Amino acid sequence: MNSDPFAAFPGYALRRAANAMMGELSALLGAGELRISDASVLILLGAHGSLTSSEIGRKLDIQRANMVPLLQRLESAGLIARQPLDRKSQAITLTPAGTARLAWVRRVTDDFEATLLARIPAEHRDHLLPALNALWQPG
Amino acid sequence: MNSDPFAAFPGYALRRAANAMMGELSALLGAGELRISDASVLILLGAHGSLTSSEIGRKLDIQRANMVPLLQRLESAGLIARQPLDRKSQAITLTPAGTARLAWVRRVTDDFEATLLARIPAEHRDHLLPALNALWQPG
DNA sequence: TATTGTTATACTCTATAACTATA
DNA sequence: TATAGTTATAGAGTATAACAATA
Repeated sequence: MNSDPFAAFPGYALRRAANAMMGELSALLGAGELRISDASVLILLGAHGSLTSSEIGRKLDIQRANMVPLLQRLESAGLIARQPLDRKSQAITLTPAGTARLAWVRRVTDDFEATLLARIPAEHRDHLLPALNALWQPG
Repeated sequence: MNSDPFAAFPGYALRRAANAMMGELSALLGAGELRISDASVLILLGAHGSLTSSEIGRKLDIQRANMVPLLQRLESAGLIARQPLDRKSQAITLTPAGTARLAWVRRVTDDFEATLLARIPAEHRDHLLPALNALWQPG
């Protein structure tokens, strides 16, 4: 009759922490009419300048098919533009409005990142990122 | 043109690590015809003996309405039983089959937990759980 | 009045299969 | 042959509103 059978299970804590974090971040980004995946795409485009839909999907682990409504949303909002690379692929880039929104996203996410880390006791803080990365990154 | 703009963002690593973990655990539990939330309910009932649907929902952060199909699934599988506490509430308990399935769940999750921890470099390993708990637990 | 269990509903995220057009 | 972009669809998780019955 243990009162918390999940206390020592890192998988459960990982799920709860991720859900809590995503809920908070969704609410913050919602003020800019963006979802978390939208913001991820803006950040990625800001870092790479120009990418195709398939390239974005591979980097963010989003299926090709699921990129379609995501990019339509960003395009309808005027945040990205598409230009043909050949008759098959398109280069996706940030518009000026997209660049401005990305600056806002960076302010929000940098602040949120600091908030998250501040919640962690100092002696554990620097271990979180390398521990998490070991759980999902290739190699 | 940084090639990985998410490298230092714990929120992103948290999401990716949680998704990877849930995908693996879902596959493992799927061999026993269980979802992650199903297994969580079995573990909780194993620890508390008897709980109402609302109590389970509060402990696992699942809405009352979403408990309905979850418990129907477990009941149809013969893993739980309901007995009236009064004319409003029901006590939910594990059946013998549910207790047996819970033993299997514990073997799977204990092994998976060890697998997860083994992936983390030793110097970071013991910091993951307290760091994650600080991110979502009240207080 | 507050709570329990329930129904109905909707939105998001994710996954797969299939199609065309092109590399 | 493999890949890019797309359409359609389905499963799963999650959220809210509303209801009847009971504490």
